[in-house]
Amino acid sequence: CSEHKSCSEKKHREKEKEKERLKHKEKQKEEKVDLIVPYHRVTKYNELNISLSIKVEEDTGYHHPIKHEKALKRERDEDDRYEHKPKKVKVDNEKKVKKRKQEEDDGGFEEREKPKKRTKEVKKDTTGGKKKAKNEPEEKWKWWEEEKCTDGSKWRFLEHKGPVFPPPYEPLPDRVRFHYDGKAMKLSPGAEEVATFYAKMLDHEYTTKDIFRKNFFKDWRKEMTSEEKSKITELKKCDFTEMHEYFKAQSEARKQMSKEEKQKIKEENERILQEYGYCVMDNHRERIGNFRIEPPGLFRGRGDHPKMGKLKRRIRPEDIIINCSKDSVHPKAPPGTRWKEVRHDNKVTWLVSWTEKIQGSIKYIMLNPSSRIKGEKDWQKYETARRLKKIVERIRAQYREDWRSKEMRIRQRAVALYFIDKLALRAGNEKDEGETADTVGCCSLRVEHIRLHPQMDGQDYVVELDFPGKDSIRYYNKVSVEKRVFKNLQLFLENKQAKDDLFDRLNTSILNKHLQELMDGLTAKVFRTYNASITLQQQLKELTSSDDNIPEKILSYNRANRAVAVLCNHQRAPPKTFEKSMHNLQTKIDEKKKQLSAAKKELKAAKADAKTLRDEKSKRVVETKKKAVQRISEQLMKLEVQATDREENKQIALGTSKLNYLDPRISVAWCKKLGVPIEKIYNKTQREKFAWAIDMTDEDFEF
DNA sequence: TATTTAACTTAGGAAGCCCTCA
DNA sequence: TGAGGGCTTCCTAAGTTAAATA
Repeated sequence: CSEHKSCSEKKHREKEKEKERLKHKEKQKEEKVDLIVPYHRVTKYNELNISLSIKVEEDTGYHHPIKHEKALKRERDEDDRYEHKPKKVKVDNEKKVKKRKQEEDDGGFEEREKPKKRTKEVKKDTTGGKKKAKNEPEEKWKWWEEEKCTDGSKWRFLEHKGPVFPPPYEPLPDRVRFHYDGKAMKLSPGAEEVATFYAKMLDHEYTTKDIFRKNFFKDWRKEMTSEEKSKITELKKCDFTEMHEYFKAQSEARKQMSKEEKQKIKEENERILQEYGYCVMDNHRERIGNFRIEPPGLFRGRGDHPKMGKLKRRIRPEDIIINCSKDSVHPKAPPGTRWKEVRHDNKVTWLVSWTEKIQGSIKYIMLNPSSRIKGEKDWQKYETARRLKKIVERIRAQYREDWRSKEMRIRQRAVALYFIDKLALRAGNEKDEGETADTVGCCSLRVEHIRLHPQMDGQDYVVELDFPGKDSIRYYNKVSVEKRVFKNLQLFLENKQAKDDLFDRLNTSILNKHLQELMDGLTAKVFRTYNASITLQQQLKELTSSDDNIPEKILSYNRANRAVAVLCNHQRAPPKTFEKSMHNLQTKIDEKKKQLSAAKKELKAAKADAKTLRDEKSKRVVETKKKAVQRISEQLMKLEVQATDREENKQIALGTSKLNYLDPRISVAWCKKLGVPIEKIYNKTQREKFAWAIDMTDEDFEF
């Protein structure tokens, strides 16, 4: 149809324009401008004896989703275009699935699964990995234009080379000695290896922590010979400094290597990447995310983790489960070893798994975020969040209604959901006490994490939340809530001790079951995705104008991104070099100021000369000096913005929300609409991860 | 129904690469 | 050219959720 035609023409023009832009952009210097949003200052919970007194200075306005009403604009018909509903070719009924399973078990898969040739297919590399030149982009597979399998299987063919193991332990040279109680002592290889793990961490704060030291020493002793065990009885008498120095020198030497040596290592790494870093999944060569087995070392739990310092043992082939197609060339175990198991389960996405012995959890090797299998899931996640958008007002109406329920469990569920929606809290599963750090989320909040203030700072019904969240990152927020929520919270707190659960009639399983009834696929975390994405979209609309220049537009983008990071409480520890780099920047600013005043003086003098001499030459000098003043002023302004910006971003991490919570199509549409090159927003890796969004999104996309 | 396990996503720290500037 | 520092990538811990099991 003509409409369709004009649509595709538009798309084509847009693509041409984009190509043009891209040519120029590669060389353009990326100008990074962030913005300053006030945020609640938060630190790691375990560092915060004093920080309880650090209060929010200002209401950021971002601790609740901003103006949802505005976002609830009429749905656009063409939205369907973006929906994650790939044409359903085969809707398998149960019988078919069973039959297929049977076929697979019988090896019946083989015939069907011989890789077929396709135009865009990236063929398996059989040449040992020599690839095209870096700059020559391969034709990328547009999996998002293909039909999705709907029978629950994740792949039909999977072949890979298995994991890469860390190199075996290399004993220390004899000159590097361990001292016990002032005396040099040669350790047995097993005990020595574990000692090196500790020695390498000597500069780290971990080694000052009692739990870490205690756990390490206990596990280390298990590796000692009986003779060593009887001699080495106290950690404080152990002196690892020689070993520590040795490793420092080694890493220094690595830095000092010649260009050629470094190049050689790089090439070797590239070879390993080409050999082990890719798999073939359903006719396509896909990048693996983490193909290396975790090396042995000491467990570094976050926060006050009761198991920090315990020994993470070396993983052997006998611990490894391989997952691949029956009809693929199976990965070979290293000579003289065998895998624990080789299985062919196409209902899961992992290639390799093993059980780690500290927490007893399973670790996996899976594909890279740019892969089809991850991308499809990501896309689907944002589609679920968009479905939530359509009914979120109804859900809000219902939980508000439920605040008045006769049943306590319903009230608790409704207040918890309100928190999850308004404050973007995580679900908050129960955790094993003593096995993990004491952290909480919404459903696991305790009395001690919340304080109620009928009045505070001129606001009514203020709830003060202060708890250690995921990764023991402190969540601190004061938020004014509705009266009914406040009254309910008072009720929930009645007759409870500090350590009691706030929501004693609720857990994540109950909450998610309820959510599932409200919308297919709805869980607590969907609210985080939804609120993050809708906040970005609204902020972008509010902050950007097409009249802005590119740096201004990028500034606005970063502002919007920061609003989301604040909402989601994405923090980082201030960089170690932060003070220093701020100091350096300040020095630069001071110098620039001096430069500016000197330039101004020169301009003044030149003007005076021009006045007396009244000739062309001195007039030209005035012009030059004027330009110099202007240039230096601009440079100074830039530096000052950079300084404020860096200060404000000290504790905020923008990456996590960008990578995991913000529908990339919002950003792509924004870039296209405002003529901002996508490279300003996403780096190469991010562009690879979001290739689907970059390819399919028009400027008029609405989340 | 409660608990455990498996699978997968989300997360911040650190290493190391690479760009900038003197 | 080399130091400094910012940015990217890697690493792996710590969450969520659904399915399996008791």
